[in-house]
Amino acid sequence: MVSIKDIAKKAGVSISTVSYALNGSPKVTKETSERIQAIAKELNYIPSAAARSLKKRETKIIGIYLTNYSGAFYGELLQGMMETLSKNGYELIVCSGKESHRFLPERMIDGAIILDATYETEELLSHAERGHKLVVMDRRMDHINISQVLLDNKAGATLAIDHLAEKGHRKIYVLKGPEISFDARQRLEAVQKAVQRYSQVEYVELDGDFNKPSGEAAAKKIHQEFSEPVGVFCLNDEMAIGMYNYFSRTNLRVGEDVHIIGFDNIEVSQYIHPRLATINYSKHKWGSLASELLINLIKKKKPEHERINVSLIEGDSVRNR
Amino acid sequence: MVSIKDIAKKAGVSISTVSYALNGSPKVTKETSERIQAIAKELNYIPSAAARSLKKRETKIIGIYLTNYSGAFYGELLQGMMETLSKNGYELIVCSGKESHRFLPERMIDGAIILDATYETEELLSHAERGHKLVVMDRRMDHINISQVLLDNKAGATLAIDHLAEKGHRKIYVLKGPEISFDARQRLEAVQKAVQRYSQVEYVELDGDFNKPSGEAAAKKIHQEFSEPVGVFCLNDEMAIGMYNYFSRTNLRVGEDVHIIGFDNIEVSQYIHPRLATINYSKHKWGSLASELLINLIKKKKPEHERINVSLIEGDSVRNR
DNA sequence: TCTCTTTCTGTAAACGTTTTCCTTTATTAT
DNA sequence: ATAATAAAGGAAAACGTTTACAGAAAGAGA
Repeated sequence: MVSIKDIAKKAGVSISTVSYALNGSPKVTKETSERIQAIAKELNYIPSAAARSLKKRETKIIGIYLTNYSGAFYGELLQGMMETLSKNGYELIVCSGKESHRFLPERMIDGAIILDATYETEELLSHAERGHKLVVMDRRMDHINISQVLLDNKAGATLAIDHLAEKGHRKIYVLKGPEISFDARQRLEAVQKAVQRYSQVEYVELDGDFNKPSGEAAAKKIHQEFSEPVGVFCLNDEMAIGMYNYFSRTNLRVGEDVHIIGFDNIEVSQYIHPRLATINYSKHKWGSLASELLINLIKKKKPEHERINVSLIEGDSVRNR
Repeated sequence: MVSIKDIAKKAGVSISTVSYALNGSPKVTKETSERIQAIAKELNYIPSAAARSLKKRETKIIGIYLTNYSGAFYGELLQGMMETLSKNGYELIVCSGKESHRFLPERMIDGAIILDATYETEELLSHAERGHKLVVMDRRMDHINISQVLLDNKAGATLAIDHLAEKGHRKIYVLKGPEISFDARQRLEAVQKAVQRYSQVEYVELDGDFNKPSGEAAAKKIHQEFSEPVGVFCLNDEMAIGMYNYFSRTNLRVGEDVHIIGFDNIEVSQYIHPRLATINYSKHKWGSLASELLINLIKKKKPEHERINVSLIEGDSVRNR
C-alpha cells in the first residue's frame, strides 16, 4: 500500500509537506504542491480512512439505524437523508443488525439517526452522555446532544377517526400497533381521545403488530362478528393491506361492508383496489429534516424539536355508510 | 476518551497485557484477564475502530452498492445479505452517493457487493487489481478477486415470451429497459431470440428506462395504435405498474385488450388488479448467495460464478386472446 | 546450587495520518 | 553590513491499537 511516506521519499520532501500539499494548505508553494499531487496520482495514492479518522477524530459518515428495510416505506426516507447529507459533505450508511450498535461508540460514524424502536433509550442516552450526536425519529428525548423530529401522529389519528365518523360510521374498530412503537402508542392515544367526542359510536380495539398477518387475523375477527357495515382504522397501511388480503377471500367487500383507513400512505396503497384511504406525510421531508438537525448538532448548534405534518388522503375504501 | 492506556495504568500492567486480556488471548492468566476486563467495564472502555482497523487492516464491514433504494425490491435482498453476513461476523452497510465510492479503496470496508450499473466496470477492475474483494450482481466480470451471481435473465425472458405466445398472442410489444442495465440487455437479447421461434407474431420494441413514467408513455403509444388485443412484455414490473396507471384512465382493459407480463415480481404486483403475470426469483437467496461468495473470497477461496433461477408467475393480466 | 523450561508480563515498533513547533533561507528595512 | 521579518519546509509527537520479541519469575530436574 502506497502511503504518504512513499510520496515524500519520491518527491524528496518530508511527509508533513506531503500532507499539507494534499490537503491544499497554503503553507506550501503552488509548485511543490502540484509536483506532489502529480506524484501522488502517479503512485496511485489513496489515503487511509482509518489513519485519518484516528487522528482527526471524525469520519464524515453518519449512520441511520433501522429495524428492517421493509421496502416501500424507507426508500423515500433514505433518499431525503442522502440529499441533505451529501450536500454537507457527509455520507450515509444504513446500519442494521445488533453488532452495528458499536458503530456509534467506536466512532465509526460521526452521528446517528434513530428509527429503530428496538434500540434502547437507555443506550442512546449513554451515547449522548458521552458526547455523541443523535437525532431520534421514533421517540421523545430531551438531551443537549439529541434532536428529534416526530410525525404528528395525534393529528393523523384524529383525522382518521373524524373521517370515519363523518362518513356516518357508528361502529369503529382500531387495529393497534406493537406496544414498542412510539408512533403506535401516540396514534392509539389520540384515537381514544377522539372517539370520546362521538358518544354514539361503538369503539373496539384489536391487537396488531404493524405487519400484514396481524391485519389478516384482525380481519378474520371482524368477519366473524360481522352484522352491519363497520369502519376500521388500521394504525398503519401494512396491516390494512393484510385486511384486503383476507377480505378478498370472503363475501365482505372493502368500501361497502368494511370501510378501512390506514396510516403512512405507502406505495402499495394507491394501487390496491379500492384505493386505500390513509394518512399521508412526506417521507422525503422527514428524512431530510432529520439529517439537517443532525448536521446542526454536529456543528455545535442547539438541539431542536421538529414535527412533520400529516394530511388525509381519501380513498374508496371509506365511503358513506 | 478512555483507552487501553488508562486501563493499563489503573490495573498496574502494560498496555500489551491489556490488549491480550481484552482479546481473550491465552497468554495472560485468567485472573489478570478478569481483573482487566472488570476495570475496562468500570471505566466504560470502548475500543477505537479506527485504531484497530489501522493496525489490523480489516474492518469486518462489507458494503453493498446500490443505485437507489427504491423500495419494494431491495428489502428482501438486503435481508438475505444481512443474515449470512452476520452469521460470519460481518456487518453490512448500504452505500450510495458518489462519495461512497471511496469506502472500498480507503479500506473502510473489507469487500463490496455491487448492484449499481453506474459503477464503472473500469473502476471495479482497478479495485480488484489492488486486491479488493468484490461480488458483482449486475454485470459479468472475470477476475481472481471477483465473484458473480447473476439472474437467469435469458430463461426468464424466454418464459415470458412463450407465455404470451401460448396464450395466442400474435402481436407482442416489448418495453425495453435502459441501455446501461445488464439485466435489461440480457432480457432483450433473449426476447429477440425467442420471438424468432414464432414466425407469425408481429414484434415491436418500445423504449423504457425501468421507471413508471416510461411505462405510462409506452402505454400511451400502444393505446394510440390499438386495433386488436396485444401482448406486452415489460422488462420489469415497475414499468408494468406504469402501464396499469395509464390504462386505468382509458377504455382499454388490462387482461382483456392489453395483456401484460412483467419481470421481478415486486410486492405491488400481487396487489394490483388484475394480478400481474411476471417472472419471479428469490431476492432473499440472491442476496444471501452474493454474501456467501464474498465471504469465501475474503477467506482466500476461488472466485465463483453462480446463477439465480427464475420462474413464471401467472396472473390475470395475461389471458387467452 | 545451577541450569532449563514454562508461564506470564513488559518493551517497543508499527499502522498512516495530522499538526505543533522548529529551522532554514530569502527578503526587506535600517 | 546587520538585524528583523517573512516564507517555505522539516522533525517529531500524537491518535489507539496489535504483535513480535524480550525479559522475569518460578518451578523442576540434575
